[in-house]
Amino acid sequence: MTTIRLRNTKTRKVEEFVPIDRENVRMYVCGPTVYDRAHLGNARPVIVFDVLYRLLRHVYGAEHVTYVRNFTDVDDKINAEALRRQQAGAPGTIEELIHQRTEETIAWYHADMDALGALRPNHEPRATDYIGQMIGMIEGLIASGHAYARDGHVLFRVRSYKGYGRLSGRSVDDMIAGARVEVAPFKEDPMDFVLWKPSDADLPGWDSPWGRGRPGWHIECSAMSHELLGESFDIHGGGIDLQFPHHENEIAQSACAHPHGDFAKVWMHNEMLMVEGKKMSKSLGNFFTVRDLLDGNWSGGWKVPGEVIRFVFLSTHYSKPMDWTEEKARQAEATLRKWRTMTFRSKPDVSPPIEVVSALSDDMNTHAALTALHRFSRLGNGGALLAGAKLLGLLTPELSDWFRFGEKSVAEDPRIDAIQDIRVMARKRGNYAISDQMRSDLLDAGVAVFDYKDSSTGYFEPDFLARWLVSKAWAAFKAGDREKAQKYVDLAREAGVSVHLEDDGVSAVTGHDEQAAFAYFEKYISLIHERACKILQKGYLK
RNA sequence: GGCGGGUUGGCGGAGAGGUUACGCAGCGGAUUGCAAAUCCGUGAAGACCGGUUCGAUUCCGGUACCCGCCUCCA
Repeated sequence: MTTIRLRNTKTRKVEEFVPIDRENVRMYVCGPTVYDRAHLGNARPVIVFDVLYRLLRHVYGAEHVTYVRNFTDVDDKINAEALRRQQAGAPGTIEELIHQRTEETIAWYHADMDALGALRPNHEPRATDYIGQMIGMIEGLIASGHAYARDGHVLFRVRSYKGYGRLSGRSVDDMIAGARVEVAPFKEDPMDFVLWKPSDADLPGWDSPWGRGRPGWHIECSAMSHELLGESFDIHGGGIDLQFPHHENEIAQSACAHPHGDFAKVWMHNEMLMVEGKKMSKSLGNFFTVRDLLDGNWSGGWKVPGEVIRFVFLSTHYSKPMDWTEEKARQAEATLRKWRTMTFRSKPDVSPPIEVVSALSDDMNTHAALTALHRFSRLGNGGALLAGAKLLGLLTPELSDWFRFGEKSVAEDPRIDAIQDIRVMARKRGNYAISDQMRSDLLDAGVAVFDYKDSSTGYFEPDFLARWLVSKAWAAFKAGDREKAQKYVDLAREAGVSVHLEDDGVSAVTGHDEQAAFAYFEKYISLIHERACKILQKGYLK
């Protein structure tokens, strides 16, 4: 049996993972607050814990793993959005508008995360469906002296739990010292945090022993994990930014409400995502959602396949900050294209290769797993490559949409064949100048040309066209031929690629308009075809 | 101020106290009339200063710089 080792934030050590019950391995991951599209940073824990989920399923059996990821659907940002809609004239009560908003956001989330190849968890509880459990838990905390009610609020008495701060390595006194903690008249201690707060008429609320109100942020995860996974479960995951205060507060609540349970045995935190070396933020203009990337609605302009996003994420260990760059995405795409091409007719091995399983078992070393896949690729072992990739959620049929091979989007055009026939004739007779000129024209038209000893093949592919023209422009620029570089830039623009020639080179070129590419191809292929036929008719081939 | 992460070759990015990371790019070669593609091979590193050691990029201490959290945040 494979031994999985995981870094536990609680102990700061990599430990052997021993499930509480190997018949039912339980994992809880903090999910999104559903007020808007998921941004790229939201995708990191989804992908990281999806790989862990797949690994656990592989080791313990798919039916022996329970994965819970919540939706936070009660939150001030949701309320604000619903209120904004109401004020903009949308019909319905505020509750209905909130419901509408969360419903559509959850649907987006599912669509976007599906596109990244993430499996759906076994349970995706919504906070609003567990209000009763939260109230029950809060009542218990009051009864045992760990919480108190004041002015319609209920607060957790942080000083009553001596383990507070252990997860994040802080002491309560240090935190108060230099910290910006919200001081409120109803707090006994500035560190105390809200379990329940009152709602006025234009906010969603539920009846409770403390009046109409809504839960604080942290209590939902404690209530839902307890309900679905029990007092003790195996793994609790989330972003490192949740370590404090969210997870610290969760532990305090759960430990005090269920003193006989261990709550989560292993805490795992993924590091943050950066964009081109900086934190993603709206003010820096480097903020984008997963959907923006998928749809090409970002600075790169390229429709990034979900599989490419996934690959980029897996190439950095989850415990390190990960920098999203277009360069990485391009490399990932090239690698995936190569792997998909070489495994086009392969069948995956029955079980994943040991190299990949042991890499993942070593604290989820996804990068090492990818290195193993590179090796299988080099060795030409398509079966192992596919089976290993599957464990990472890569090279799966679900994520294959972007990859076109053979008949699907590659244009096989009778004119290409005709030109190639003439070229082969020319080559046989030693008319290399003619043959090579035609080849160069074909390449410029977006036809990938492959010459063999006595034959030649070629096909039109929009993506090839874009890459070819841009690489020609770069080559000319590097050779100091600005005029030629400009010519290729102009051609690329005509072919639907957004590209500019700047002082420091050819600007980032990515997405392209396929319709423009086909129109471009149509225009040039007919010219080349005409010219080729003329050469043949006039007997220039000797 | 407190807590945490990081600094590796042109770029990305791992592991290991002494032996090739790997990928991309580069270079060389095979193949080809020439390209492309493919295959084979290959140079190049460990922020800085000390210490431990026969030997450290890998362990320990310090310095510098970068980043995150401490307020909603994955």
